[in-house]
Amino acid sequence: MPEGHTIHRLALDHRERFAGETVRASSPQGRFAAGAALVDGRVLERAEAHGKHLFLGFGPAGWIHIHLGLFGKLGFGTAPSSGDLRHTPVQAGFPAPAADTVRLRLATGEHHADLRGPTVCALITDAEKQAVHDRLGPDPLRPEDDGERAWRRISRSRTTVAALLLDQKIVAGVGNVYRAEVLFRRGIDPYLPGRALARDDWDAIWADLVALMREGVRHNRIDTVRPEHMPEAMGRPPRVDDHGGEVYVYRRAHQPCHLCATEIRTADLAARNLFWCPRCQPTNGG
DNA sequence: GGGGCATGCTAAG
DNA sequence: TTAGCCTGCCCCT
Repeated sequence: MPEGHTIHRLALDHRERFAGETVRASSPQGRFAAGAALVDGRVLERAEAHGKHLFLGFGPAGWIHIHLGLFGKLGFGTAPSSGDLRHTPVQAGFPAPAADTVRLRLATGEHHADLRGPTVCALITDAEKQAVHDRLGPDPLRPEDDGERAWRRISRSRTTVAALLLDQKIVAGVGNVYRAEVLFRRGIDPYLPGRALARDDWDAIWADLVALMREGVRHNRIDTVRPEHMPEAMGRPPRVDDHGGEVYVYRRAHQPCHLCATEIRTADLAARNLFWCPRCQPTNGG
């Protein structure tokens, strides 16, 4: 689930439910018990996102820093918190589901949020939070950020543009789906070295990321297919293997390109699966 | 019940 | 470049 749009959405979701509220904090799993105790009973003042990092501010007590990694999830509920029984199967004979995987639970009388499987869940200081910001590149979802700093690094780099887009020091918040999709939408060969990328193409990529990721926050889903290429518009069946919205190439290896019917290709790039259309994203003098 | 896989990242080598 | 980590889900037996 988690690319940058997910985290920004989660920051919004926390603000809606908890901002200005006194919250109870606990760690049913136990691994964040000490940290939870330090913010328990305090007011959640801020909820911020930068790239894939989420920060929950508790004033003088500091910030809870959360990174979901590949598997982490944050789920919200409205029932009064009396253990995580929401998903308990009705059938007898099944053990209660893994309440003990909840690393952090925040709760008011009305709402609760359960965090499972994060890579990072730690109580940090203002200075430590600033250090996280300092090692992240500009984020297309932060209004004050722009692509200039990223361009300076990309335009000097021999690394492929596909790898650069996933480097959080260069651009913060882009993940494997947006990477593949934005390169397709701009017709750019993923193996093009950063320093061979045209300035205009970078500007277009950045603008596209801003627009796509904003839509991602709004719908809590990654949609990258232009209206004229949607299934209904083209008379193609909607995506079935659905992890989200409609996409052009992500996880479509060996299937025909929506635009030119060429077989979508896949390859390993820096331990992640890359997808692209060799015809729509040609290698050329660029 | 087990294996593989996933929208991520880091430390070690 | 690789192993390791965190969890859930889907497929297979």
